[in-house]
Amino acid sequence: MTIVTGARTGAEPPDPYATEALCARILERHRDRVSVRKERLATQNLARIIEAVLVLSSRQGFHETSLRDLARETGLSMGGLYTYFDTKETLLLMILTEVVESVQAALAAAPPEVAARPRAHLRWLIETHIRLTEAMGPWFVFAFMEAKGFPPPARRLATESELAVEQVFAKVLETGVRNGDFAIEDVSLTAALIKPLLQDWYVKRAKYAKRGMTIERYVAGVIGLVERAILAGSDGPA
Amino acid sequence: MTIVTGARTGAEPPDPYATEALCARILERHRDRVSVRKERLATQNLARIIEAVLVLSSRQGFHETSLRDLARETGLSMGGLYTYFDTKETLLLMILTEVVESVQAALAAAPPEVAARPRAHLRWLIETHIRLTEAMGPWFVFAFMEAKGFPPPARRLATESELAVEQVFAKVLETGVRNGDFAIEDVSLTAALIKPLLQDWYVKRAKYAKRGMTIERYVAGVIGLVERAILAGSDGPA
DNA sequence: TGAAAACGAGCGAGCGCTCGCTTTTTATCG
DNA sequence: CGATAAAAAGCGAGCGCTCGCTCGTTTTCA
Repeated sequence: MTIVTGARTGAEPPDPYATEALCARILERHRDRVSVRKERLATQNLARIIEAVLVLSSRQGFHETSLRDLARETGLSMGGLYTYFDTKETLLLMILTEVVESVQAALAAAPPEVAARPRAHLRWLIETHIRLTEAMGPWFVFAFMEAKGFPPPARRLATESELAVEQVFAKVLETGVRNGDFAIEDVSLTAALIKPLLQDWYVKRAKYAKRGMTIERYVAGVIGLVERAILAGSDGPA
Repeated sequence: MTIVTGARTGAEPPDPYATEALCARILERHRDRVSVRKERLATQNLARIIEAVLVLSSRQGFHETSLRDLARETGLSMGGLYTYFDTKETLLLMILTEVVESVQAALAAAPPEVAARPRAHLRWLIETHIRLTEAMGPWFVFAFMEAKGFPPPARRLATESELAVEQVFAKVLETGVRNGDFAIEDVSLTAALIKPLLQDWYVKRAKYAKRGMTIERYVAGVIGLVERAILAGSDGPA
């Protein structure tokens, strides 16, 4: 069994959620904190660093991961690390910001023909969100698990992002209620309750893996549950 | 406005979820780790310590809460603290174990006439779980937020408890499917998805408080959503 | 007055971060 | 071209500090 990483063979489509692609965006966003000038080198090493942070943090938590651990895992030295960020906290913000931006961008990209019909739009949002968190699994786990104990600016960022996602769902539910697709008593609460259903897939990933649950069945399960709960014409609220 | 805490006036029913009552059980369970012999004193001081841990941890995380912080908050000295536990990790296990035992005990206490009917039983489980987490709010938040970065034994305890709760729900769903109350395609997945709905109430407590959401409406919202999704005879799965 | 409880300075270890130095890469020119 | 110097990148011992925890001493109280 051979695992090929990083080697591009010909005209293969570049995965926009590969660590390097994500790190290229991070680098762009935090150019002033990274003192390494060569773009390609900086991207590659940043990818090594962040991959290591995600691995070590999932094992023992971010605060319990020391920069010496990180140096050992990446093969860089203490000083070497500090040419890619100016503070341990910056490292945390790099990851968190990328997660927030990615989810925002992904959920806003619904095709017009989907966005036109609330029921299709809702299905699309649920599937897109779950598949995004699947593609960026460790990133979302990191953002979720380390959210507490964040410094206040990072915490605010996380809270605002959470709220923004909820608003996206609330808006679609609202539209669906107005055009008669959905029958919902409390739109705000329903939107709030959809979020933890989406999060459970990556938060409890190990559990689902052990049961042989696939992402397709999970997506179908969540969509099914939500739709039975809100589709108009089936039963209506008591 | 006067807030009375701890003062017992006459024949008032002792709250089984008051910090002191919980700490009395903790003390019993960890008698060998606490070197203070006087029962009443030990319970009171343990309550002060654990209350402080919950406050400080919710603000900055458990690992970032130093024993010096804890000493300042409780008014005890470093050495004084160590007569109530032998290790910082023990302190964590004390809290976690009490949470696990409480939820187990609470969910097993359904009255026979409720347990006999799946639909009533499911409602009762949802309401009981949410109300328990409300009564022991900071305890559950602590267990949930600090679960990562737990030492392996604590982590296993948390995982097993999570699974046990899910099994309780799965069993009721199963019974309901057999007697025709419920129509569910994937019982295991449905049971898994109910849990995050229950947790959201204490995990995102601040959000719900800001919106003026009450526990009654939250309980009703979750029960409503779950029932519309699984009650037989309304629509049936596609 | 003696046992129980509380105290708090001090220990070694490990933390995030720095900075003077070495190695590698790149640009320049005889 | 190969030699070479300037610039970029990488290195790691060491700084000041805080951590969890200990233990000889003092205080409290039955």
